[in-house]
Amino acid sequence: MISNSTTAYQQHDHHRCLKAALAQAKNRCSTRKARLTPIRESVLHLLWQSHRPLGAYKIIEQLSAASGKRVLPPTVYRALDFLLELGLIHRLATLNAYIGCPFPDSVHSDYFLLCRECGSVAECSAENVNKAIVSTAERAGFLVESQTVEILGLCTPCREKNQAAHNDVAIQQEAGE
Amino acid sequence: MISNSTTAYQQHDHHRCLKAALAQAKNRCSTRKARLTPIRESVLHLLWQSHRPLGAYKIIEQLSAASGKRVLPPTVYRALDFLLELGLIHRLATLNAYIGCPFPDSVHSDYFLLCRECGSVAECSAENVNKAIVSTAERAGFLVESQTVEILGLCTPCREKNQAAHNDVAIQQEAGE
DNA sequence: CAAATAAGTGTAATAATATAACAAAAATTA
DNA sequence: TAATTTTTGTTATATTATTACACTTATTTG
Repeated sequence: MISNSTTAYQQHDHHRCLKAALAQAKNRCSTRKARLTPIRESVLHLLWQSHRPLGAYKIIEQLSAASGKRVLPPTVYRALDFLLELGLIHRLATLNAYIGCPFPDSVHSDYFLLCRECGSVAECSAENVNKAIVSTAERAGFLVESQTVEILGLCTPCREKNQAAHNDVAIQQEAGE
Repeated sequence: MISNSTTAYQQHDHHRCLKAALAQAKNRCSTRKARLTPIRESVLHLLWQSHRPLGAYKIIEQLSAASGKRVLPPTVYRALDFLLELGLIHRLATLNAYIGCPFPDSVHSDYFLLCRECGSVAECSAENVNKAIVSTAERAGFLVESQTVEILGLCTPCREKNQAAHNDVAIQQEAGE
């Protein structure tokens, strides 16, 4: 299992994530003879601000603000298409939002863990999930070509916070008795 | 494993699917004290025309055509929300489209097999897939609450057709030699 | 190097999907 | 029957994404 769930949900040196992502992107672009133009790099950079996915129009807003001039939808969508094609980012269908891929270099059919509390998203790739999906599909006579797996739930820190809040309520109730 | 993959992709007495779906819907509504109004029933009926999902605006079109007067978006979206809430239909995030649920009565976290050739969608529920997802998520410290699993690929009939077409080309090439 | 070609960007317009807000009608409950 | 709740009608608008075409910049080719 590959996963960035520890870094995605917890305090960490995010600057390293960003740096690694940009380095991998440059690498990938040079081997593929693709051009990581300023616009494309900016979009990737914005997506790596955090581990929370960003909608296209948020990117447009932020890019407009940063550059001082109005950036229009096609500009951003083109950059997104480019980055998607190269596997440097992913689109989350359930959110209509985009997120940087933490391990573009390893071939993976991945799935996403979306925390409904903090909004952060981790990406995982687990053989057993893929196998389960492919083999079950096979039993239905279905040939799998690609998959979209998005899991909604709670990450560890958020679950612990919720638990703490719940305990506080219990203590208050006890005190009130 | 529960699945409607055989009926969904193959010739079958579809009238039975429709009848069953409507009966289950009425049942469910009466036990939940919810009202299956004409509009809601029409929408469900339209979604059960086939095993291909329908976009909201297709529904609007068809409903307008059938009723002779313009049906507006909120009307349809409200009906869809109602049916979704009751678990009688599902929304496919990757397609922005809706499809009738073939087994609303069995509790299930399901996944969908979308044939990219014929457009038909089967719904499955397989314990091993759920287990793989939940257990892998757990290893990442993640508590699963709900999941969206949409598999794109080829159903058996379409795969066979493709194969046949491929063979034809091979035969032609042989003949040309 | 210059011309030709390809790749990328700017811009306006619009498509496709979905929701908010409020009024009117119908059904249900008291 | 009156009061309340639920459903529907209607207008307007939000959100996400694409098309089409002009223009610029980079790359390739002669």
